[in-house]
Amino acid sequence: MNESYDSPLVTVRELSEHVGRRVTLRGWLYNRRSKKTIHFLEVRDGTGIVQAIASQEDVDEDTFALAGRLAQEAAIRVTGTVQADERAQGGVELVVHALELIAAPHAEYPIPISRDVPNVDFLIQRRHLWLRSKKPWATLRIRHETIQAIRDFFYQRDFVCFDAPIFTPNACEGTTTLFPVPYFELGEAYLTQSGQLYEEAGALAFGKVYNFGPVFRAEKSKTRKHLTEFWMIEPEMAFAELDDVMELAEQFVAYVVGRVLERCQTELKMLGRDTAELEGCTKLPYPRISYAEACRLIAETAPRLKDESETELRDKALKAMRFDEREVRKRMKGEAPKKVEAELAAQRNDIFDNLIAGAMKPEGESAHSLGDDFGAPDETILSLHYDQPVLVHRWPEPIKAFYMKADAQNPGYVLGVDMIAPNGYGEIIGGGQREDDLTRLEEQVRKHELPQEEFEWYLDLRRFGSVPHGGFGLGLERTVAWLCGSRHIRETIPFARTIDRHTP
RNA sequence: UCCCCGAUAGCUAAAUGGUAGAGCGGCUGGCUGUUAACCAGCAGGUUGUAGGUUCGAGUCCUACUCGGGGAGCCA
Repeated sequence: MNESYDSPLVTVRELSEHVGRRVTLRGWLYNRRSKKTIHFLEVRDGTGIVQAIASQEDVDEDTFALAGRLAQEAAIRVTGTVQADERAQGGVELVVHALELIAAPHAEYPIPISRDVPNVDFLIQRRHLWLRSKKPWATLRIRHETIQAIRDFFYQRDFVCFDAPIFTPNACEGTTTLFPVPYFELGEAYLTQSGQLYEEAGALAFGKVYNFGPVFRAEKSKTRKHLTEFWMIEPEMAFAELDDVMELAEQFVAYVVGRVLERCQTELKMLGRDTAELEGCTKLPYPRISYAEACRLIAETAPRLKDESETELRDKALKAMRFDEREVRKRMKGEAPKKVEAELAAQRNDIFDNLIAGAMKPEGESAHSLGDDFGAPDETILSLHYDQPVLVHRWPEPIKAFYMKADAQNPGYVLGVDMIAPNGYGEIIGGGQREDDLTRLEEQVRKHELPQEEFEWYLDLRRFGSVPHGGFGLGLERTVAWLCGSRHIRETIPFARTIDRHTP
């Protein structure tokens, strides 16, 4: 009966190496199309999907009947001959000889096969099953390749993997909201929001280190760019200045993009990602602009969004803001075309108005002027000028973290750098050169009203062989979202944790 | 915390204040290569909840619940 055990076990991914041979696959039924004398079974096994053909001519009566009543997501074992066929997606299909049911579904499978289901809430509640669908499969495969590329990049460059603790006694930067957890007799500990301070200790011990770990932010942000739990990669180098940090950052991102392009063509295609744009991001250098220049550029660009002749700029802005014309058309169905067009124009103008209202204004014109931090609109407007990630460097001291190195050339500014991804995906990197002068760092700790005794170990790094050093943190999920062209960051992590959902 | 939008069958969705109709999925049958297969039939609805306006409410009004994405903050 069990002739399946006679043939080698292979995966869908390996099938093209076995043309003409008899093999066994284990997987799940993704879809079935049945005719009177032939059943077409789409079988997925985690590595891919292949069409298996159960023809009345090739199998016994019981097997044929079984093939005809298999339900979606039935776990099965299929034995058959691999056959090259132009009609098949992926170039090969499997002519079934034997079929075994491992587990039949207990109920109707709740996830629709259809390619795009707009109701994200329904799917995210069933994330444990949705993971089996094509889009999550492609996205999470790209996440996997991204992670491997990151590890390889740092390994090749002799960075030591140096993991920071998850439980920390206080805020690394003293600004954002933290998740408190009870910690035995010591009172409260917090889930880390960054491993950076620890990486600095590592850099002075090992030269070049990186942290790859989860971080936690208890911010009440509810947008497509935010998670409460996400993964951050934080390299740190001794004997490095701002320019070294920027160089590492762009080489790093270009390498990761290149690896995904090299190894994930299938996945990118499934997601419909425009790879030409990514190809351009493998070329260095990336544009660099100082904060002060960026402010002027933003202030100069924002009003142009009101100008209808600026079609290219306006189209890019709408794309970055994920403006979906179809949604409006759907909602307005049945209305007079003129009315629909008017509504579309109004919605577009709303987007432009919001961008302009949130953008930097020329100095003196409003509260928004040189010296403010970038808001989301500023990042979006700036990114309209580039097809590559852009590095923004030298930020005003008051809006950046206490450990940023003062810029000797520009009083009031610090040597920080952010990298902003194209297409409205926002900031994917934040970092810079660290303050290595003990006296100024002590001042900063006081100025930010941080408990100095908690930071004594950190200040020790400046007391014993302090050198120029720096690094950055890259948000993994935002990077993957950009690479995949995802609508929402929660698609880029297996089980997203957001402000109002921590299940499944 | 604030602003905007939404909720109709398991899913996707139609219905201009007047009989809640369809596609997918499910079930039954048909079909000689389908590929989001196709064809015929069957089952499946207190239109998110609670009030109100009206001869009459899925549709209009109020409140609430849940969800979406934007601001602030941030990767």
